[in-house]
Amino acid sequence: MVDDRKSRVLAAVINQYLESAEPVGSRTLARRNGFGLSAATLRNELADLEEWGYLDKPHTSAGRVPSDKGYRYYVDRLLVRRTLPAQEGVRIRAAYRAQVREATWFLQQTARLLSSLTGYPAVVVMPAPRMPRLLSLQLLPLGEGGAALLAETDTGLVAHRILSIPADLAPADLAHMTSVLSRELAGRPLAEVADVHLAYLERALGRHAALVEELLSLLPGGDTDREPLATVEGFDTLFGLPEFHEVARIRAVWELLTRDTFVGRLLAGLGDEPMAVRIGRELADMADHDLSLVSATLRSGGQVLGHVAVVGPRRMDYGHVLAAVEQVATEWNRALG
Amino acid sequence: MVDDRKSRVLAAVINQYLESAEPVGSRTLARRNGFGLSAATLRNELADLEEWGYLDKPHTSAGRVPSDKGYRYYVDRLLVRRTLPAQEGVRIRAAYRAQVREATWFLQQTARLLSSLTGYPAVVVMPAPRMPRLLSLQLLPLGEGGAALLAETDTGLVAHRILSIPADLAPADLAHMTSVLSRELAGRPLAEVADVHLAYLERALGRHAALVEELLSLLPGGDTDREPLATVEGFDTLFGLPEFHEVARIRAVWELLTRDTFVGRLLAGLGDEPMAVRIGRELADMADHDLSLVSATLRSGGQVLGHVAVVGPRRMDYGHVLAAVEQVATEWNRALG
DNA sequence: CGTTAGCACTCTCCATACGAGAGTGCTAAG
DNA sequence: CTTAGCACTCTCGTATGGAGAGTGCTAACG
Repeated sequence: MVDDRKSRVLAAVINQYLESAEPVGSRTLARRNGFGLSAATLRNELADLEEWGYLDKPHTSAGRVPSDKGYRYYVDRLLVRRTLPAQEGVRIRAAYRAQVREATWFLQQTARLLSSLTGYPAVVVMPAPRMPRLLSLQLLPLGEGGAALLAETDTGLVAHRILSIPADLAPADLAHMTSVLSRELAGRPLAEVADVHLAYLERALGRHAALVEELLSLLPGGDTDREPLATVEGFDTLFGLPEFHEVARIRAVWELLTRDTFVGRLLAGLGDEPMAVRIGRELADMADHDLSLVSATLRSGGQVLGHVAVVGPRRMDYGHVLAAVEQVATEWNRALG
Repeated sequence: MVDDRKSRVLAAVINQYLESAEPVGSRTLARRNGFGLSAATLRNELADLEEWGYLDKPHTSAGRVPSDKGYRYYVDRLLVRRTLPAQEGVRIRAAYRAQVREATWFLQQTARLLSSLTGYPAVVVMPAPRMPRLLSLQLLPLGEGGAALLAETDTGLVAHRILSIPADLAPADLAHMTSVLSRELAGRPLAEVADVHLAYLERALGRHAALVEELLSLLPGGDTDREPLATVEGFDTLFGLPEFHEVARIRAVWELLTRDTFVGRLLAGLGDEPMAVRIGRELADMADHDLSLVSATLRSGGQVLGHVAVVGPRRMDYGHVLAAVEQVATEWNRALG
């Protein structure tokens, strides 16, 4: 069994590996981390930890490297949950003091903040197996031939679209459309809006019915909506990391993070745990990429809205990343709660 | 002097290099491009072209590679201006048939389109030494504690911001603010809006004056505005190119493209030429990066709004890229004209 | 006189070899 | 159980030696 001393050895190996990014040998381990144990004794301990699957050896005569299982044990049982440095807490709170409530802006700022706190790429996703409900919907006239479509949802965020409309559509027509659409659609999940049977609307709106159909397809989740509520920021942080010294690896991660389906799977895989850590092959999509993911769930009321996550190499400072992700999610939930 | 035959040789070298990305030798050149000349004769021609600076030699016994000057000559005098494949023209026109007139969305779609047409990263910038004028400004109430700020400019695009406001601010107050702000600010260049002396506004708006100041800072170009009108899309196209097989080069380009100041300089360097090509060291910022840039100017009326550009390795298919950039700029200008 | 064939020379690239360095596993002594 | 010592293994950097491709030059040719 993993006794106390072996735990300390494992922790020491991981900590050193987090810093150096290079296989940890018994000699240097003994020197830097004077357990009062010699290198030879540590060799025995390391051999045991390897046999049990907590450590790997890149090749026969290299040092040891943590395995998925090793990191998992470390995260679950050895990690001392530090609290975030005061200064970083202040940054997070300051970020959510802003008054802007635009969906895309909000996601982007959050991802940017988290990436800059952790030094890894950050992802914020708000997709929708269970879509937010539409609270209100407004169609507002702008100058010559323009209109704004504003959709307020129960997520606390507002989606919007600005478009041009036929010149012969008077402000009064817009107002009429707004009231019909509001009456008909308010309270429905956004995902259903596209499927609403439009027969009634078509009769009520006469020759502008076609326009309505186009409008609805512009709402988030609609057919024409090209801007899924998912943001990745801080991709460039990867450039500096030794595990991404080959273009092929960087490219693979880029493709992973920008692939549409990744977002959906991410959500499915994470469920509604408040905080989740996925290491290496634990997350199917990331197998072979040597990536880890630390995420938190965004909620409003009882409902899961999405996730905020940090994606990085398996060799990441889980303590700090966990604290940062948790704190950001907490502030988000508070700001929109 | 560069006679007709030397021109043909230069063109052949460049064309072959565009395909192979590898130094072109006299032997293969003679084989593929039967000028009716032997390799030995071509060697003489190549030696002349090199001496005059149109070609470079990576090392003594490699083939020849076009220099900046060589590409320049090719672009200015040898390039046959092909017209864009019909299919691509259709894609471009289709893209601008959409009715959306949101500034950020518009820029993003344009960059994405251009990148996918050319296979290189595309940049769209609409910064502002000479900022667009504010046509109208509206402050609209949303459900509970929310408001939308819409600013329509004479660029044909609409900038917007959604934010939360104090609960005690009634719709009537918003309407009042809208009318005061509109009267005061309409017709002014956006860049000046932040500097407008607010004394009058403060008196007119009483206790909500502070809010106004915050609002104005959210307008594009304002202090708090974090979303400069500049978009880069298609960065991942670089991953496949042989000139970017080292992470360091990719990183350098990433930093160039995302650096704030790049956008401003880009504009300054391009002036108002309808179309511009900058090769390698011709553009100071891109020295040492072996990059080229093909750009077109976006205008509305007589005014320069910004630029749309493709950034890629010097070894790019200038003919096709030029055609694509030109066509996209033309359609943009038509769509918003 | 321009063009071409031939040839010696140069430079890169790749595969191989080899020693240095770091680490391991095992054995035997404390 | 812990530790020192030792033989062994594997990587990595450097050196070495063709093979391949291309050049420049010279001399012959139409």
